[in-house]
Amino acid sequence: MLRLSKQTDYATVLLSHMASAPQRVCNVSELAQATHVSAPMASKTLKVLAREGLIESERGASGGYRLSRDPSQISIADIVRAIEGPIALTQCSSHEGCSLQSHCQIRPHWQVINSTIINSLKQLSLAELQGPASHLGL
Amino acid sequence: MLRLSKQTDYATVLLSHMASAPQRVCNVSELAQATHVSAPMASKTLKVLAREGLIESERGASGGYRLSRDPSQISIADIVRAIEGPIALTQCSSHEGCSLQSHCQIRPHWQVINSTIINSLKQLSLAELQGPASHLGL
DNA sequence: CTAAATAGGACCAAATGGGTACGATATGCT
DNA sequence: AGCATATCGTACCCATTTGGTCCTATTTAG
Repeated sequence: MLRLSKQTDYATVLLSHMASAPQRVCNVSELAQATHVSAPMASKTLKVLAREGLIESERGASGGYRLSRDPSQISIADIVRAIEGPIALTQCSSHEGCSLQSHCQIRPHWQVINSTIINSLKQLSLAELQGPASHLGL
Repeated sequence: MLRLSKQTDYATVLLSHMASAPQRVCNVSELAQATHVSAPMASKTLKVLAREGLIESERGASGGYRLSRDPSQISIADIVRAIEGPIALTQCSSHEGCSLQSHCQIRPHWQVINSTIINSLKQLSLAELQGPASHLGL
């Protein structure tokens, strides 16, 4: 329903907490407690974020996760893309396979809407999530 | 995946075709042929659009569907809302029920993003879908 | 009266999302 | 060396959503 998954929401909350003390290495249980995301889900989510390069992991005892870039360099769009893959409102705005292929005049319009949304998501970085929501200009 | 359903896509294509000759009453099989949406799905979709008031129906022989308003008065946001219900990116931006209730500082940010997206979708009307995609300003 | 339409469901199969579990591997500490 | 603490990868399950079909009213033109 034009909605992003809970996991994306979890990812945002987790990363937002990590951004409050970048550099620091947090383990899963700490993050789970701080964010009230269940430990298994936090773990699952962090693994994906690590695989996608938004965070870096340190294994072994006293290991954990750390942001791989400055919070200002990580946007909501990055998070969504990491968890859900390429952002594409409709099938036809991504890979081929739209069943209405050639005789569809509205595909370019979808693409415009699509990039508008992606831009909105790019505007907002983790760093800005720390402050109050005063991004009405985005 | 931040994606709208195929049915919403079908709805847009169907309505777009109807907008090319507003006032005219089209039946399902005509619309299905014109848009290459299968007749059963076209029927199912048009029923919803009629229930939601975007189009009006005439029953009986030589019946069919007709736009209930001028194409310029029907936006993509209307279509999405008709098919998928209220637009809300995350659970917490709609009804209560966000599991991270009170201690979530990023909810207001989601709401900002959410309304940005809704605005994008409101900007584009059926009438504008007829022309080329030159809505870069939206 | 009949044919052509929509209305409104029920229904089903496939995909997706949310969540859990488990074995493997890496690392710090004693 | 050995153990406790971590992440890694993946497999798995269940509930929900989606995509799609079909059938039976009901309505209306001719």
